[in-house]
Amino acid sequence: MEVLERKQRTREQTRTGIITTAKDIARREGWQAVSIRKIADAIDYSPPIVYEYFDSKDVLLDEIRKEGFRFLHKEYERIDKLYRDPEKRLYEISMAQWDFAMKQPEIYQVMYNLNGAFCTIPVHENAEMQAVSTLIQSIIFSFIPKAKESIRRLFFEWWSISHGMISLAMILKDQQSLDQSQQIYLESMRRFARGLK
Amino acid sequence: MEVLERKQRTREQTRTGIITTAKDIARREGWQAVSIRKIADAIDYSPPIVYEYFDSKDVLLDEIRKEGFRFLHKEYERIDKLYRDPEKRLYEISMAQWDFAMKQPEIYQVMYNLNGAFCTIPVHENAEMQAVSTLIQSIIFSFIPKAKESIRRLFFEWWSISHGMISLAMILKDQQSLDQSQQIYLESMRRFARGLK
DNA sequence: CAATCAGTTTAACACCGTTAACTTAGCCAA
DNA sequence: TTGGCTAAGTTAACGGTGTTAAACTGATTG
Repeated sequence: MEVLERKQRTREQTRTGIITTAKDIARREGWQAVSIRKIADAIDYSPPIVYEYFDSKDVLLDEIRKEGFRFLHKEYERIDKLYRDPEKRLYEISMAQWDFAMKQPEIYQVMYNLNGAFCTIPVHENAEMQAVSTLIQSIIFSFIPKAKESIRRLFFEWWSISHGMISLAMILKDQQSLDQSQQIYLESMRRFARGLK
Repeated sequence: MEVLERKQRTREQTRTGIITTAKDIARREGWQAVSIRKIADAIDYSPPIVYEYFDSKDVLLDEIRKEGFRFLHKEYERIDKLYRDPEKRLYEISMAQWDFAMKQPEIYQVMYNLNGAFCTIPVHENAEMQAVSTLIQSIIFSFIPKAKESIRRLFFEWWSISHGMISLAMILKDQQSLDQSQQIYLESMRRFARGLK
């Protein structure tokens, strides 16, 4: 029986099932097509069950957003440990950011409310995002020890170039191939990192 | 003939009323709150009337998007005529871009599908956007005459920095004041323009 | 056996985009 | 004057949405 099989699943499995299904639908059909009913359908439950795991659709989206920032944080910490040279660190982090956005665009979209994804919870209140932000700022600081204000400024510049190029690369992908965009991206990030010292 | 002209005029007025109302709601409550029913209510018509002017909500959003690019195009042409120095031209255009995004955020949002705005019509198919793109590329060319490919590349860089900083400034406005962001923006754009020669 | 309780579903509310079918008002010819 | 035609506009419906209260179901407990 479907019902019996379903009951075997733990609560945690159902929770991750909801998240995975939401991302699957978003990947295939876009975030505007993600609905509580579709998710419930896919995990063989009725819609109200989703609310046993997430207070609202907004909270569910925020959870996926957090997942994204947690993933990036782990990646960046890995890179931070792997390399000594701050220039290399920043370049590798830039690369990881691009790869993440291209391999999991649906997560990147919900992180920045792009393309139909819409989460009303302000991203700057997100602790996971703050952690990423702090980590990268500390790398920039290890590069050129300056006042906190200057570091924040440089981080904002780095983030803007990265996010701007990733966003536009996605928007213009039918006009300018992702390979071309990536090439420009990597060179720009290298130039930025080199320009710091 | 007179009757026909008047009819045309009132029809045009209703049309702009629909567009203005859509922008008003988006400005006050965000794009996710913009619905055909609310627009119809505001202009004292029933919902189907909106479809006499726009085939779908998508087309209505695309029209507002076009309006945005048309506005920018006019602004940029004005600047192009006003200044001789390409460096000054590019800097002034960057400033105009920032002002536009801050003064009419709801239009900027629909142009880039940000924050709940979602128009499925690909922006790169938009002729108005192409015109803006071409104009800025020609300014960069007048600056440093290089191969078409290089110009496209530099334009992509300029656009990315501009769009990235504007997007992030909006997202982080509660954390980093818009004045601070603007300062960084203007300096970055000046540096970019100066770096071209 | 009766009562309770967790787990789950049904049904409802107030919305949404969109469209078919209906009504109404104005005009013109008979 | 009256009948019919046309255009403008409305009503009502379809299938969808997020969300919640109420009902149901089945197992466990007193």
